[in-house]
Amino acid sequence: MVKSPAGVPAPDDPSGPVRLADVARHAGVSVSTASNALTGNRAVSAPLIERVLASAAELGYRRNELAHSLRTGRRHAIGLVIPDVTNPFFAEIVSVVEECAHEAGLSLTLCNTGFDPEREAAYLARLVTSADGVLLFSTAPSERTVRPLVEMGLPLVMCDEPLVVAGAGTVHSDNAAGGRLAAHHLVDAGATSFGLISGPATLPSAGERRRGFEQGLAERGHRLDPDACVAVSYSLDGGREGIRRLLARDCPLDGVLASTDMQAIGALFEAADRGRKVPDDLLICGFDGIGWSDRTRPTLSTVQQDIAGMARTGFEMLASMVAGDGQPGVRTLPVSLVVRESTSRA
Amino acid sequence: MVKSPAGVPAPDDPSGPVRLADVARHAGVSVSTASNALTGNRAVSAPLIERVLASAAELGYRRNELAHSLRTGRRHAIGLVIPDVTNPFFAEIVSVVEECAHEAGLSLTLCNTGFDPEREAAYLARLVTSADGVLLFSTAPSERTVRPLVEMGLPLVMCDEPLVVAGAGTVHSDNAAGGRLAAHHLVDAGATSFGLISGPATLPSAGERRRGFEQGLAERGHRLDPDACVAVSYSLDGGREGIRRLLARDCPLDGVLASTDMQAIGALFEAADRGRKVPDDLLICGFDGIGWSDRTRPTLSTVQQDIAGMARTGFEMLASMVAGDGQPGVRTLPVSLVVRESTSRA
DNA sequence: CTGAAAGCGCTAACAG
DNA sequence: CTGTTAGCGCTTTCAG
Repeated sequence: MVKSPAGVPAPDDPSGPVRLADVARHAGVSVSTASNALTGNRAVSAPLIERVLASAAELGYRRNELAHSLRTGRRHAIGLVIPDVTNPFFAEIVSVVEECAHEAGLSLTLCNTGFDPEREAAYLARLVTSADGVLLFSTAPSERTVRPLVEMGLPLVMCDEPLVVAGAGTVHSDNAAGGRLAAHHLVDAGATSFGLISGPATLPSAGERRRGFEQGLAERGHRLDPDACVAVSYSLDGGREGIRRLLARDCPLDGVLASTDMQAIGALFEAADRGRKVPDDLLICGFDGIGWSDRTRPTLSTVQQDIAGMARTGFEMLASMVAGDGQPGVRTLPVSLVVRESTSRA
Repeated sequence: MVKSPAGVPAPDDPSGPVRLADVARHAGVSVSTASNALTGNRAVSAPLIERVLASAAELGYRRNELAHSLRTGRRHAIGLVIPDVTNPFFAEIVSVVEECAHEAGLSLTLCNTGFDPEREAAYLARLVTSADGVLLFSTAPSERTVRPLVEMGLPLVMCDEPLVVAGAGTVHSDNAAGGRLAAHHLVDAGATSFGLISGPATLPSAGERRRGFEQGLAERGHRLDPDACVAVSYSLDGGREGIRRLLARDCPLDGVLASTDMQAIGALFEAADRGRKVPDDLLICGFDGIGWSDRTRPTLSTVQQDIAGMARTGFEMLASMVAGDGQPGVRTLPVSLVVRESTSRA
C-alpha cells in the first residue's frame, strides 16, 4: 500500500510508521536499550540516552500504543459510559473527565447508551478488554449487571447513582439532602400545594430525591399527595409531560420540584405554554445546577450538585483502583440550593 | 493479583481472562481453527464451529481487542477531535458520530482540545498510532498541521471548516450561502444598520460567513461598515462581548448576525441586560441551528446547518477512507434559514 | 550498564 | 478442511 514515489527521499516511508527497531538501528544500540532509554524504565548511560532521543526525534518515532499495551497490560484508556452527551449535565461530566484523563496521559473512550440498558451492557462487555477502568453513569443501575464486571477484574466506579457494589467505587450526590433543601425552600417561598416531577423507577437517585422531598415537606407540616408525584424521563420532554400530568389532576398546585434541571426547563416551557406564570402562579425548582439553569427566562432555582467534583472524584477513585491502591469506597457529595427567579416572587 | 479462594470452582479465574487458547483446548481443536470458527475468516466445518462457539460461550471468552488490533492493524477505534463538548453544537456532533461508530462496531476516542492548538496537535499525534482514522473539528485548521498526519497514512476528515488538504476529506456547510441568507432576511425583516459578530480570524468558516453576509447586504443595497464587524470567540461570552462592542460604537444598529448560535444567545442576553428589546429595537440572527436556539426567549432565528448530516457524512467519508475506497472528496452541505422570534416584529 | 531472546494474545501464511 | 508456525511492536527477564 505504502508507495514512495521514486526520487523522493521519504525519511520514514519504507515500512510505514517508524518502529522502535528503526530508532535502535539508527542510534546504533539494541532495541532493549532504546526502549529503556525512552521509557526510563531502567538505567541507561547519559550519552546513549542522548543518541536514542536524538534518533527518535529525527525519525519522528511514536511508540505504538497497541504493542505497548499488549505487552504491559495497561490500556492507557478509560471508558466513560453515559446515557446522553446532548444533555448538558453529561456534557459537563464528559468535559471534566476528559480533562482528568488527558492530564493522566489516558485517552477517553466515550460510550453513549441512549438510555438503552442492553447497549450499556454491550459497551461494558467491550470495555473489559479495551479499557483500564470504567466510569459508569448507568441508565439502569443494578448489582446484577455490575458485579460480573467487577469480578472479571474491571476497575469500575458507579457514578451519580447511589448503588454500592462490593469491589466497585461509588460517588453520588446527597440526593435526599437536596430533596429536603428544595422542600424547605418551596415552603418558605410561599408554596402550599406541591408536586414532584420524578424520574424512572429504576433509578435509586430518583427515589432518594423523592424521599428527601417528602421528608422536607413533612418537617414543615406539609405532605406530598402520592398522585402529585409523576415519574417521567430525566429529559426536557419528560419535564413537559410531568407538569402536564400534574396540572391535569385539577388539584391546586403552586410548588414543583423537578428531579433534574432539564425536566425543570421543560416544565418551565410547558407551564408558559399553558398560561401559568412562573414564579407568580407557580414555583418551579430544578435539580443539578447545569449551566443552562442560569440561561432560561425566568432563571431557574435549583439544587446545585458538584458536577465537576463528581467527575473528578470518580476519576480519582478509578485511577487509584487501577493503580491497585486499596479498596474503593463510597463518596457522597454535598449539594446546595441556588435561588433564582423561578422561585422568587416580587 | 488474581487469587481464587480455594474450594471455589472459578471457571476462568486461573490466569485472569480467558484466552483463545483456552477455548481451543476446551473445544479440542487448534487455536487457528478456533480463531477461524469465531471470526468466520476461513471455512470451518459446521460441527466444529458449534463446539467452538459453545466452549467460548461457556468459558465467557471475549477476544482481546489489543492483540487482535496489533495483529491485523485495525484499531477498531476512531478519534473525534473537538474544541468543547460543552457547546451544544459539538455535543450534537459527538452524539451522532458515536452512534455511527457504534453501528460500525468501532469505539470512539473523544478528544476535547479546549480551543488549544497545541493540545489539538498532541491529540492528533497520539491518534496516529491508536485510531483507524480521525474526524477533526479543528480550532486552528491549517495545511501545515494536517498534512504530516495524512502523509503518515492517517485517514482524516476535516470537518466544519472548509480547508482542503490533499489526501484528506473535507465536509463543511455552505457558509457563504448562510451569510447571504441571513443578510437578505435581516433586510427583509426591516433592519437598516447592520453588525456582524464574527469569529476568530484563524477560522476559514468565519471568513466565509462574513463574505456571504457582506455580499448578501450588497445585493440588497446595503453595506457592512468594517468596524461593524467584531471578531470574538465562538461562545456565549464571545457573543456578549461582541454585542457590547457593537453597541459601544455609538452608531445605529438594528440588525445583527452572529456567526454562531452560542454567540447569538450571548448577544440576546447582553442586549436584554442593556435594555435593548429584541426583536423590537434590534434583530438578532444566529448560525448553527442547535437545539437550544429554540429554547431561548425570544426564540432565535438562525441559519440552520445540517449538524447530523455533517457528522454522518464525515463518518462515512472516514469509513471509506479506512476501507481504502478511492480518494476522499469535499462535501459542501446546504444550509437553510429558520425564522423565529428574534427577527420577527409584530 | 548493555544485548539477545522470550513472549503479551491474536491472525495469516504455510503445510498437511 | 485442520494444525503448526511465524510474527504484529513492544517490554522485560536473563545472561554477559
